[in-house]
Amino acid sequence: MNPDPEHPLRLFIRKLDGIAALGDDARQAIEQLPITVRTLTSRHDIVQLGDRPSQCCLILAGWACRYMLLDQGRRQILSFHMPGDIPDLLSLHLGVMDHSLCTVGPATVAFVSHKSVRDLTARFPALAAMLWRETLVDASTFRGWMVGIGRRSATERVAHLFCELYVRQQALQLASDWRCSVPFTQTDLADALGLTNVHVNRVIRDLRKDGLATLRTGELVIHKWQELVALAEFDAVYLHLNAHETPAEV
Amino acid sequence: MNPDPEHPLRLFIRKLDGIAALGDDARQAIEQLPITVRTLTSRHDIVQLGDRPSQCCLILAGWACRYMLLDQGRRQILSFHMPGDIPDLLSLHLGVMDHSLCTVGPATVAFVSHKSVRDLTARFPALAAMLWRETLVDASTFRGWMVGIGRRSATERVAHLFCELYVRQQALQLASDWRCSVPFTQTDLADALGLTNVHVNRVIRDLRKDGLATLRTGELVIHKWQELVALAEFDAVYLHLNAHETPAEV
DNA sequence: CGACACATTGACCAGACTCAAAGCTAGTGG
DNA sequence: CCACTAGCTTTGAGTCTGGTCAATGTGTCG
Repeated sequence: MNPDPEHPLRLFIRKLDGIAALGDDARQAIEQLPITVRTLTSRHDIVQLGDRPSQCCLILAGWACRYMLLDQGRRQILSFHMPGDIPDLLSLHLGVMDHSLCTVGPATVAFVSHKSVRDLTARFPALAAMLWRETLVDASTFRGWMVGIGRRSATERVAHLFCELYVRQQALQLASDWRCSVPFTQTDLADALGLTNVHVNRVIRDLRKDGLATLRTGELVIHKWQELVALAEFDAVYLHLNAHETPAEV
Repeated sequence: MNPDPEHPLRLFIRKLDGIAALGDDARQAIEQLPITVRTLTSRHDIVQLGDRPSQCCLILAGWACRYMLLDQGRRQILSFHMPGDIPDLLSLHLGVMDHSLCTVGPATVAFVSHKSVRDLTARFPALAAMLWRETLVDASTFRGWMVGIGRRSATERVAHLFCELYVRQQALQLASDWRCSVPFTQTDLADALGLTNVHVNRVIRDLRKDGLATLRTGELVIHKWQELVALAEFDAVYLHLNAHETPAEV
Protein backbone atom coordinates (compact mmCIF):
# COMPACT_ATOMS: atom_id res chain seq x y z
CA MET A 1 0.00 0.00 0.00
CA ASN A 2 1.38 3.40 -0.94
CA PRO A 3 1.49 6.42 1.35
CA ASP A 4 -1.77 8.34 1.37
CA PRO A 5 -0.86 11.93 0.37
CA GLU A 6 -4.14 13.16 1.81
CA HIS A 7 -3.93 11.42 5.15
CA PRO A 8 -4.43 13.85 8.06
CA LEU A 9 -1.26 12.57 9.76
CA ARG A 10 0.91 13.04 6.66
CA LEU A 11 2.90 15.91 8.22
CA PHE A 12 3.60 13.81 11.28
CA ILE A 13 4.64 10.87 9.11
CA ARG A 14 6.87 13.10 7.03
CA LYS A 15 8.53 14.40 10.19
CA LEU A 16 9.24 10.91 11.53
CA ASP A 17 10.46 9.79 8.14
CA GLY A 18 12.95 12.64 8.29
CA ILE A 19 14.44 11.28 11.51
CA ALA A 20 14.96 7.75 10.24
CA ALA A 21 13.43 5.80 7.40
CA LEU A 22 9.98 4.67 8.39
CA GLY A 23 9.15 1.14 7.20
CA ASP A 24 6.02 0.61 5.16
CA ASP A 25 4.45 -1.43 7.91
CA ALA A 26 5.10 1.24 10.55
CA ARG A 27 3.76 3.93 8.23
CA GLN A 28 0.61 1.97 7.60
CA ALA A 29 0.16 1.35 11.30
CA ILE A 30 0.29 5.09 11.89
CA GLU A 31 -2.15 5.77 9.06
CA GLN A 32 -4.53 3.27 10.60
CA LEU A 33 -4.38 4.80 14.08
CA PRO A 34 -7.89 5.50 15.33
CA ILE A 35 -8.04 9.28 15.59
CA THR A 36 -10.65 11.89 16.41
CA VAL A 37 -10.16 15.10 14.47
CA ARG A 38 -11.46 18.33 15.96
CA THR A 39 -11.28 21.95 14.92
CA LEU A 40 -10.80 24.26 17.86
CA THR A 41 -11.24 28.00 18.25
CA SER A 42 -8.49 30.31 19.43
CA ARG A 43 -7.53 30.24 23.13
CA HIS A 44 -9.10 26.84 23.62
CA ASP A 45 -7.49 24.83 26.43
CA ILE A 46 -6.68 21.36 25.15
CA VAL A 47 -5.37 20.04 28.46
CA GLN A 48 -4.94 21.81 31.75
CA LEU A 49 -2.61 21.71 34.73
CA GLY A 50 -3.63 18.81 36.95
CA ASP A 51 -5.42 16.83 34.23
CA ARG A 52 -4.76 13.11 33.87
CA PRO A 53 -5.24 12.64 30.15
CA SER A 54 -5.94 9.27 28.54
CA GLN A 55 -5.12 10.54 25.06
CA CYS A 56 -2.57 12.65 23.20
CA CYS A 57 -3.19 15.46 20.79
CA LEU A 58 -1.41 15.75 17.46
CA ILE A 59 -1.56 19.15 15.79
CA LEU A 60 -2.75 18.99 12.19
CA ALA A 61 -3.07 22.69 11.42
CA GLY A 62 -2.54 25.92 13.33
CA TRP A 63 -0.58 26.62 16.49
CA ALA A 64 -0.68 25.69 20.16
CA CYS A 65 1.31 26.77 23.18
CA ARG A 66 2.11 25.37 26.59
CA TYR A 67 1.89 27.73 29.52
CA MET A 68 1.84 28.06 33.28
CA LEU A 69 0.18 30.70 35.43
CA LEU A 70 1.34 32.32 38.66
CA ASP A 71 -0.61 34.64 40.90
CA GLN A 72 -1.45 38.20 39.84
CA GLY A 73 -2.05 37.04 36.30
CA ARG A 74 1.59 36.30 35.60
CA ARG A 75 1.91 33.84 32.73
CA GLN A 76 4.88 32.06 31.23
CA ILE A 77 4.54 30.49 27.81
CA LEU A 78 6.78 27.43 27.68
CA SER A 79 6.73 26.52 24.01
CA PHE A 80 4.99 27.04 20.71
CA HIS A 81 3.82 24.07 18.67
CA MET A 82 3.20 23.59 14.99
CA PRO A 83 1.61 20.93 12.75
CA GLY A 84 3.19 17.52 13.28
CA ASP A 85 3.90 18.14 16.98
CA ILE A 86 2.40 16.13 19.84
CA PRO A 87 2.77 18.64 22.65
CA ASP A 88 1.22 16.45 25.33
CA LEU A 89 3.01 13.23 24.42
CA LEU A 90 4.56 13.39 27.88
CA SER A 91 1.21 12.42 29.38
CA LEU A 92 1.92 8.93 28.07
CA HIS A 93 4.43 8.44 30.90
CA LEU A 94 3.72 11.21 33.40
CA GLY A 95 0.31 10.78 34.99
CA VAL A 96 -0.41 14.40 35.84
CA MET A 97 -0.10 17.45 33.58
CA ASP A 98 2.26 19.95 35.19
CA HIS A 99 1.20 22.72 32.79
CA SER A 100 -1.60 23.62 30.40
CA LEU A 101 -1.85 23.54 26.63
CA CYS A 102 -4.01 25.80 24.50
CA THR A 103 -4.52 26.78 20.90
CA VAL A 104 -3.11 30.02 19.52
CA GLY A 105 -5.52 30.98 16.79
CA PRO A 106 -7.92 28.40 15.36
CA ALA A 107 -6.35 24.96 15.06
CA THR A 108 -7.16 21.44 13.95
CA VAL A 109 -5.95 18.60 16.13
CA ALA A 110 -6.18 14.82 16.10
CA PHE A 111 -6.69 12.99 19.37
CA VAL A 112 -5.14 9.55 19.76
CA SER A 113 -5.74 7.39 22.80
CA HIS A 114 -2.77 6.45 24.96
CA LYS A 115 -3.74 2.85 24.39
CA SER A 116 -3.32 3.16 20.63
CA VAL A 117 0.05 4.82 21.06
CA ARG A 118 1.18 2.15 23.49
CA ASP A 119 0.11 -0.59 21.08
CA LEU A 120 2.03 1.15 18.33
CA THR A 121 5.24 1.56 20.31
CA ALA A 122 5.04 -2.03 21.52
CA ARG A 123 4.79 -3.26 17.92
CA PHE A 124 7.44 -0.89 16.55
CA PRO A 125 10.24 -0.19 19.03
CA ALA A 126 11.98 1.97 16.42
CA LEU A 127 8.91 4.19 16.40
CA ALA A 128 9.01 4.37 20.19
CA ALA A 129 12.58 5.59 19.88
CA MET A 130 11.49 8.30 17.43
CA LEU A 131 8.74 9.50 19.74
CA TRP A 132 11.16 9.48 22.66
CA ARG A 133 13.50 11.55 20.50
CA GLU A 134 10.70 14.05 19.82
CA THR A 135 10.29 14.63 23.55
CA LEU A 136 14.05 15.06 23.86
CA VAL A 137 14.04 17.75 21.18
CA ASP A 138 11.26 19.37 23.13
CA ALA A 139 13.44 19.40 26.22
CA SER A 140 16.29 20.85 24.22
CA THR A 141 14.08 23.70 23.10
CA PHE A 142 13.25 24.43 26.74
CA ARG A 143 16.96 24.67 27.44
CA GLY A 144 17.40 27.04 24.53
CA TRP A 145 14.63 29.26 25.85
CA MET A 146 15.99 29.12 29.39
CA VAL A 147 19.31 30.51 28.25
CA GLY A 148 17.50 33.32 26.50
CA ILE A 149 15.22 34.24 29.38
CA GLY A 150 17.99 33.96 31.94
CA ARG A 151 20.90 35.54 30.15
CA ARG A 152 19.93 37.45 27.01
CA SER A 153 18.85 41.09 26.80
CA ALA A 154 15.34 41.89 25.63
CA THR A 155 16.48 42.67 22.10
CA GLU A 156 18.56 39.51 21.87
CA ARG A 157 15.61 37.47 23.09
CA VAL A 158 13.18 38.81 20.52
CA ALA A 159 15.74 38.39 17.74
CA HIS A 160 16.42 34.84 18.89
CA LEU A 161 12.76 33.90 18.88
CA PHE A 162 12.36 35.37 15.40
CA CYS A 163 15.24 33.21 14.18
CA GLU A 164 13.77 30.11 15.82
CA LEU A 165 10.30 30.63 14.42
CA TYR A 166 11.61 31.13 10.93
CA VAL A 167 13.95 28.13 10.99
CA ARG A 168 11.34 25.80 12.42
CA GLN A 169 8.73 26.74 9.85
CA GLN A 170 11.27 26.55 7.06
CA ALA A 171 12.11 23.00 8.14
CA LEU A 172 8.43 22.11 7.73
CA GLN A 173 8.32 23.88 4.36
CA LEU A 174 5.89 26.39 5.83
CA ALA A 175 8.22 29.33 5.24
CA SER A 176 10.62 30.64 2.64
CA ASP A 177 11.89 33.92 1.26
CA TRP A 178 12.60 35.27 4.75
CA ARG A 179 8.91 35.45 5.54
CA CYS A 180 6.87 33.36 7.89
CA SER A 181 3.73 33.39 9.92
CA VAL A 182 3.85 34.52 13.56
CA PRO A 183 0.21 34.59 14.57
CA PHE A 184 0.81 35.62 18.18
CA THR A 185 -0.06 38.81 19.95
CA GLN A 186 2.77 40.86 21.38
CA THR A 187 1.51 39.82 24.79
CA ASP A 188 2.00 36.17 23.79
CA LEU A 189 5.53 36.95 22.69
CA ALA A 190 6.16 38.81 25.94
CA ASP A 191 4.91 35.89 28.02
CA ALA A 192 7.15 33.54 26.06
CA LEU A 193 10.19 35.76 26.54
CA GLY A 194 9.75 36.77 30.15
CA LEU A 195 9.10 40.41 29.22
CA THR A 196 6.11 42.77 29.18
CA ASN A 197 4.04 43.46 26.09
CA VAL A 198 5.00 47.13 26.23
CA HIS A 199 8.69 46.35 26.18
CA VAL A 200 8.32 43.77 23.41
CA ASN A 201 6.56 46.41 21.38
CA ARG A 202 9.47 48.81 21.78
CA VAL A 203 12.00 46.13 20.87
CA ILE A 204 10.06 45.19 17.73
CA ARG A 205 9.97 48.86 16.78
CA ASP A 206 13.74 49.12 17.20
CA LEU A 207 14.37 46.00 15.13
CA ARG A 208 12.20 47.46 12.40
CA LYS A 209 13.93 50.84 12.63
CA ASP A 210 17.30 49.13 12.38
CA GLY A 211 16.12 47.25 9.32
CA LEU A 212 16.66 43.79 10.79
CA ALA A 213 13.12 42.43 10.78
CA THR A 214 9.51 43.52 10.58
CA LEU A 215 6.60 41.96 12.41
CA ARG A 216 3.17 43.12 11.38
CA THR A 217 -0.30 41.58 11.42
CA GLY A 218 0.90 38.06 11.98
CA GLU A 219 3.69 38.08 9.44
CA LEU A 220 7.37 38.21 10.20
CA VAL A 221 9.72 39.47 7.49
CA ILE A 222 13.42 39.08 8.09
CA HIS A 223 15.48 41.69 6.27
CA LYS A 224 19.00 40.92 7.50
CA TRP A 225 19.32 37.29 8.52
CA GLN A 226 23.04 37.40 9.27
CA GLU A 227 22.75 40.47 11.47
CA LEU A 228 19.77 38.98 13.30
CA VAL A 229 21.63 35.72 13.90
CA ALA A 230 24.70 37.59 15.13
CA LEU A 231 22.67 39.83 17.42
CA ALA A 232 20.84 36.87 18.94
CA GLU A 233 23.87 34.55 19.02
CA PHE A 234 21.49 32.12 17.33
CA ASP A 235 22.73 28.59 16.73
CA ALA A 236 20.10 26.13 15.54
CA VAL A 237 21.71 22.99 17.01
CA TYR A 238 19.31 23.04 19.93
CA LEU A 239 16.42 22.43 17.53
CA HIS A 240 17.99 19.16 16.32
CA LEU A 241 16.45 19.58 12.90
CA ASN A 242 19.01 17.55 10.99
CA ALA A 243 18.22 13.89 10.74
CA HIS A 244 21.82 12.97 9.93
CA GLU A 245 22.96 14.22 13.30
CA THR A 246 21.07 11.31 14.81
CA PRO A 247 23.35 8.48 15.90
CA ALA A 248 23.64 6.02 13.03
CA GLU A 249 22.87 2.95 15.10
CA VAL A 250 19.33 4.00 16.04
CA MET B 1 19.71 -13.74 43.02
CA ASN B 2 18.97 -11.08 45.59
CA PRO B 3 19.62 -7.37 45.10
CA ASP B 4 23.19 -6.42 45.88
CA PRO B 5 22.99 -3.71 48.58
CA GLU B 6 26.54 -2.65 47.78
CA HIS B 7 26.15 -2.39 44.02
CA PRO B 8 27.30 0.99 42.67
CA LEU B 9 24.03 1.42 40.76
CA ARG B 10 21.83 0.72 43.79
CA LEU B 11 20.54 4.31 43.98
CA PHE B 12 19.59 4.20 40.33
CA ILE B 13 17.85 0.86 40.78
CA ARG B 14 16.01 2.14 43.83
CA LYS B 15 14.81 5.15 41.84
CA LEU B 16 13.48 3.03 38.97
CA ASP B 17 11.88 0.63 41.42
CA GLY B 18 10.02 3.62 42.85
CA ILE B 19 8.48 4.38 39.46
CA ALA B 20 7.20 0.88 38.81
CA ALA B 21 8.15 -2.48 40.24
CA LEU B 22 11.35 -3.64 38.62
CA GLY B 23 11.35 -7.36 37.83
CA ASP B 24 14.22 -9.47 39.17
CA ASP B 25 15.49 -10.12 35.68
CA ALA B 26 15.54 -6.44 34.77
CA ARG B 27 17.26 -5.61 38.04
CA GLN B 28 19.90 -8.22 37.44
CA ALA B 29 20.41 -6.98 33.90
CA ILE B 30 21.10 -3.52 35.27
CA GLU B 31 23.45 -4.86 37.92
CA GLN B 32 25.35 -6.69 35.21
CA LEU B 33 25.73 -3.62 32.96
CA PRO B 34 29.37 -3.13 32.06
CA ILE B 35 30.30 0.17 33.70
CA THR B 36 33.42 2.25 34.14
CA VAL B 37 33.49 4.09 37.44
CA ARG B 38 35.50 7.29 37.71
CA THR B 39 35.98 9.84 40.42
CA LEU B 40 36.16 13.37 39.05
CA THR B 41 37.37 16.61 40.55
CA SER B 42 35.21 19.71 40.83
CA ARG B 43 34.45 21.71 37.67
CA HIS B 44 35.32 18.77 35.45
CA ASP B 45 33.51 18.80 32.11
CA ILE B 46 31.94 15.39 31.54
CA VAL B 47 30.57 16.20 28.08
CA GLN B 48 30.69 19.42 26.14
CA LEU B 49 28.57 21.28 23.66
CA GLY B 50 29.10 19.75 20.22
CA ASP B 51 30.28 16.36 21.49
CA ARG B 52 28.86 13.17 19.98
CA PRO B 53 29.05 10.83 22.94
CA SER B 54 28.95 7.06 22.62
CA GLN B 55 28.20 6.56 26.30
CA CYS B 56 26.05 7.92 29.10
CA CYS B 57 27.09 8.95 32.57
CA LEU B 58 25.23 7.90 35.68
CA ILE B 59 25.99 9.90 38.80
CA LEU B 60 26.92 7.73 41.76
CA ALA B 61 27.93 10.40 44.26
CA GLY B 62 28.18 14.19 44.25
CA TRP B 63 26.59 16.75 41.98
CA ALA B 64 26.70 17.77 38.35
CA CYS B 65 25.12 20.59 36.38
CA ARG B 66 24.25 21.27 32.78
CA TYR B 67 25.10 24.68 31.41
CA MET B 68 25.41 26.83 28.32
CA LEU B 69 27.69 29.78 27.69
CA LEU B 70 27.06 32.99 25.78
CA ASP B 71 29.55 35.71 24.89
CA GLN B 72 31.03 38.01 27.54
CA GLY B 73 31.20 35.13 29.99
CA ARG B 74 27.45 34.89 30.42
CA ARG B 75 26.48 31.44 31.71
CA GLN B 76 23.14 29.78 32.26
CA ILE B 77 22.98 26.68 34.41
CA LEU B 78 20.15 24.49 33.13
CA SER B 79 19.82 21.88 35.84
CA PHE B 80 21.45 20.33 38.87
CA HIS B 81 21.88 16.58 39.08
CA MET B 82 22.20 14.21 41.97
CA PRO B 83 23.07 10.54 42.49
CA GLY B 84 20.87 8.23 40.42
CA ASP B 85 20.50 10.76 37.58
CA ILE B 86 21.72 10.17 34.01
CA PRO B 87 22.02 13.77 32.86
CA ASP B 88 23.23 12.94 29.36
CA LEU B 89 20.77 10.13 28.63
CA LEU B 90 19.48 12.31 25.82
CA SER B 91 22.65 11.57 23.84
CA LEU B 92 21.17 8.12 23.27
CA HIS B 93 18.77 9.62 20.72
CA LEU B 94 20.18 13.05 19.90
CA GLY B 95 23.48 12.83 18.12
CA VAL B 96 24.98 16.14 19.16
CA MET B 97 25.17 17.64 22.65
CA ASP B 98 23.47 21.03 22.65
CA HIS B 99 24.92 21.95 26.05
CA SER B 100 27.71 20.95 28.41
CA LEU B 101 27.75 18.96 31.62
CA CYS B 102 30.20 19.37 34.46
CA THR B 103 30.69 18.28 38.03
CA VAL B 104 29.91 20.61 40.92
CA GLY B 105 32.31 19.56 43.61
CA PRO B 106 34.04 16.19 43.45
CA ALA B 107 31.80 13.46 42.08
CA THR B 108 31.81 9.78 41.23
CA VAL B 109 30.18 8.71 38.00
CA ALA B 110 29.63 5.45 36.12
CA PHE B 111 29.95 5.44 32.35
CA VAL B 112 27.75 3.05 30.39
CA SER B 113 28.06 2.63 26.63
CA HIS B 114 25.09 3.51 24.48
CA LYS B 115 25.27 0.01 23.11
CA SER B 116 24.72 -1.53 26.54
CA VAL B 117 21.78 0.77 27.19
CA ARG B 118 20.28 -0.05 23.79
CA ASP B 119 20.61 -3.77 24.47
CA LEU B 120 18.95 -3.28 27.82
CA THR B 121 16.00 -1.28 26.49
CA ALA B 122 15.52 -3.76 23.64
CA ARG B 123 15.32 -6.63 26.13
CA PHE B 124 13.14 -4.77 28.63
CA PRO B 125 10.69 -2.39 27.00
CA ALA B 126 9.28 -1.52 30.42
CA LEU B 127 12.73 -0.29 31.37
CA ALA B 128 12.88 1.78 28.20
CA ALA B 129 9.62 3.40 29.27
CA MET B 130 11.11 4.21 32.68
CA LEU B 131 14.15 5.81 31.13
CA TRP B 132 11.95 7.76 28.75
CA ARG B 133 9.98 8.89 31.76
CA GLU B 134 13.18 10.08 33.44
CA THR B 135 13.90 12.35 30.49
CA LEU B 136 10.33 13.64 30.64
CA VAL B 137 10.73 14.55 34.30
CA ASP B 138 13.89 16.33 33.28
CA ALA B 139 11.94 18.36 30.73
CA SER B 140 9.32 19.14 33.35
CA THR B 141 12.01 20.54 35.62
CA PHE B 142 13.17 22.80 32.80
CA ARG B 143 9.62 24.10 32.50
CA GLY B 144 9.52 24.73 36.23
CA TRP B 145 12.76 26.70 36.05
CA MET B 146 11.59 28.63 32.99
CA VAL B 147 8.56 29.90 34.85
CA GLY B 148 10.79 31.03 37.67
CA ILE B 149 13.37 32.77 35.52
CA GLY B 150 10.73 34.37 33.32
CA ARG B 151 8.11 35.41 35.83
CA ARG B 152 9.29 35.24 39.43
CA SER B 153 11.06 37.98 41.39
CA ALA B 154 14.61 37.37 42.58
CA THR B 155 13.45 36.50 46.10
CA GLU B 156 10.78 34.14 44.83
CA ARG B 157 13.32 32.44 42.59
CA VAL B 158 15.82 31.80 45.35
CA ALA B 159 13.07 30.57 47.69
CA HIS B 160 11.75 28.29 44.95
CA LEU B 161 15.14 26.76 44.29
CA PHE B 162 15.64 26.17 48.01
CA CYS B 163 12.32 24.32 48.13
CA GLU B 164 13.21 22.24 45.12
CA LEU B 165 16.64 21.29 46.36
CA TYR B 166 15.27 20.23 49.71
CA VAL B 167 12.38 18.20 48.29
CA ARG B 168 14.54 16.43 45.74
CA GLN B 169 17.14 15.41 48.30
CA GLN B 170 14.47 14.37 50.76
CA ALA B 171 12.99 12.09 48.11
CA LEU B 172 16.39 10.41 47.79
CA GLN B 173 16.66 10.19 51.58
CA LEU B 174 19.62 12.54 51.44
CA ALA B 175 17.92 15.20 53.53
CA SER B 176 15.70 15.50 56.58
CA ASP B 177 15.07 17.81 59.49
CA TRP B 178 14.82 20.83 57.17
CA ARG B 179 18.50 20.62 56.38
CA CYS B 180 20.19 19.64 53.19
CA SER B 181 23.39 20.04 51.27
CA VAL B 182 23.70 22.84 48.70
CA PRO B 183 27.33 22.67 47.67
CA PHE B 184 27.16 25.46 45.10
CA THR B 185 28.78 28.87 45.12
CA GLN B 186 26.49 31.85 45.06
CA THR B 187 27.67 32.45 41.51
CA ASP B 188 26.40 28.98 40.59
CA LEU B 189 23.04 29.77 42.12
CA ALA B 190 22.97 33.09 40.27
CA ASP B 191 23.73 31.42 36.95
CA ALA B 192 20.96 28.92 37.59
CA LEU B 193 18.45 31.63 38.46
CA GLY B 194 19.29 34.21 35.83
CA LEU B 195 20.59 36.68 38.42
CA THR B 196 23.99 38.06 39.47
CA ASN B 197 25.98 36.68 42.36
CA VAL B 198 25.79 40.04 44.11
CA HIS B 199 22.03 40.08 44.00
CA VAL B 200 21.72 36.44 45.06
CA ASN B 201 23.88 37.30 48.04
CA ARG B 202 21.51 40.09 49.06
CA VAL B 203 18.46 37.87 48.64
CA ILE B 204 20.00 35.14 50.77
CA ARG B 205 20.79 37.73 53.42
CA ASP B 206 17.17 38.92 53.39
CA LEU B 207 15.80 35.38 53.64
CA ARG B 208 18.09 34.82 56.62
CA LYS B 209 17.10 38.13 58.21
CA ASP B 210 13.42 37.26 57.77
CA GLY B 211 14.04 33.91 59.42
CA LEU B 212 12.89 31.84 56.44
CA ALA B 213 16.08 29.97 55.57
CA THR B 214 19.82 30.08 56.09
CA LEU B 215 22.45 29.08 53.56
CA ARG B 216 25.98 28.86 54.86
CA THR B 217 29.07 26.90 53.85
CA GLY B 218 27.21 24.45 51.68
CA GLU B 219 24.35 23.75 54.04
CA LEU B 220 20.81 24.98 53.65
CA VAL B 221 18.63 25.16 56.75
CA ILE B 222 14.96 25.87 56.25
CA HIS B 223 13.37 27.58 59.25
CA LYS B 224 9.84 28.25 58.01
CA TRP B 225 8.84 25.76 55.32
CA GLN B 226 5.27 26.98 54.93
CA GLU B 227 6.30 30.61 54.53
CA LEU B 228 9.00 29.67 52.05
CA VAL B 229 6.55 27.60 50.00
CA ALA B 230 4.01 30.40 50.03
CA LEU B 231 6.56 33.02 49.07
CA ALA B 232 7.83 30.91 46.17
CA GLU B 233 4.41 29.58 45.11
CA PHE B 234 6.15 26.23 45.24
CA ASP B 235 4.19 23.21 44.05
CA ALA B 236 6.19 20.03 43.69
CA VAL B 237 4.07 18.43 40.95
CA TYR B 238 6.60 19.45 38.34
CA LEU B 239 9.17 17.16 39.94
CA HIS B 240 6.90 14.12 39.43
CA LEU B 241 8.29 12.45 42.52
CA ASN B 242 5.29 10.31 43.33
CA ALA B 243 5.27 6.94 41.67
CA HIS B 244 1.51 6.55 42.11
CA GLU B 245 0.89 9.51 39.85
CA THR B 246 2.20 7.37 37.01
CA PRO B 247 -0.54 6.02 34.75
CA ALA B 248 -1.54 2.60 36.05
CA GLU B 249 -1.30 0.88 32.67
CA VAL B 250 2.40 1.49 32.17
C1' DC C 1 51.87 33.23 56.47
C1' DG C 2 50.31 34.07 51.90
C1' DA C 3 47.33 33.12 48.21
C1' DC C 4 43.15 32.31 46.33
C1' DA C 5 38.40 31.74 45.94
C1' DC C 6 34.26 33.05 47.68
C1' DA C 7 31.05 36.11 50.41
C1' DT C 8 29.57 40.61 51.68
C1' DT C 9 28.59 45.44 51.43
C1' DG C 10 28.04 50.18 49.48
C1' DA C 11 27.20 53.57 45.86
C1' DC C 12 25.50 54.30 41.66
C1' DC C 13 23.27 53.05 37.20
C1' DA C 14 20.19 51.24 33.61
C1' DG C 15 17.19 48.07 31.44
C1' DA C 16 12.82 46.78 31.85
C1' DC C 17 8.35 47.61 34.30
C1' DT C 18 4.09 50.27 35.51
C1' DC C 19 0.49 53.15 34.57
C1' DA C 20 -2.12 55.62 31.48
C1' DA C 21 -3.76 57.38 27.20
C1' DA C 22 -4.49 57.23 22.40
C1' DG C 23 -4.39 54.95 17.78
C1' DC C 24 -5.36 50.81 14.85
C1' DT C 25 -7.78 46.93 12.84
C1' DA C 26 -10.81 43.25 12.11
C1' DG C 27 -15.12 41.67 13.07
C1' DT C 28 -20.06 42.30 14.21
C1' DG C 29 -24.50 43.74 13.84
C1' DG C 30 -27.82 47.10 12.49
C1' DC D 1 -22.23 49.46 3.92
C1' DC D 2 -21.03 51.81 7.80
C1' DA D 3 -20.80 52.54 12.83
C1' DC D 4 -19.49 50.29 16.80
C1' DT D 5 -16.83 47.39 19.61
C1' DA D 6 -13.26 44.68 21.51
C1' DG D 7 -8.83 43.49 21.36
C1' DC D 8 -4.38 44.69 20.07
C1' DT D 9 -0.62 48.08 19.23
C1' DT D 10 1.84 52.17 20.12
C1' DT D 11 3.76 55.94 22.78
C1' DG D 12 5.06 58.80 26.83
C1' DA D 13 6.45 59.69 31.65
C1' DG D 14 8.05 58.14 35.74
C1' DT D 15 9.62 54.23 38.79
C1' DC D 16 12.06 50.30 40.51
C1' DT D 17 14.23 45.89 40.51
C1' DG D 18 18.24 44.07 39.75
C1' DG D 19 22.88 45.06 37.50
C1' DT D 20 27.66 47.11 37.65
C1' DC D 21 31.79 48.36 39.73
C1' DA D 22 34.72 48.34 43.40
C1' DA D 23 36.35 47.54 47.95
C1' DT D 24 36.60 44.78 52.03
C1' DG D 25 35.88 40.64 54.77
C1' DT D 26 36.26 35.58 55.56
C1' DG D 27 37.83 31.02 55.29
C1' DT D 28 40.63 27.27 53.65
C1' DC D 29 44.62 25.11 52.13
C1' DG D 30 49.32 24.53 51.02
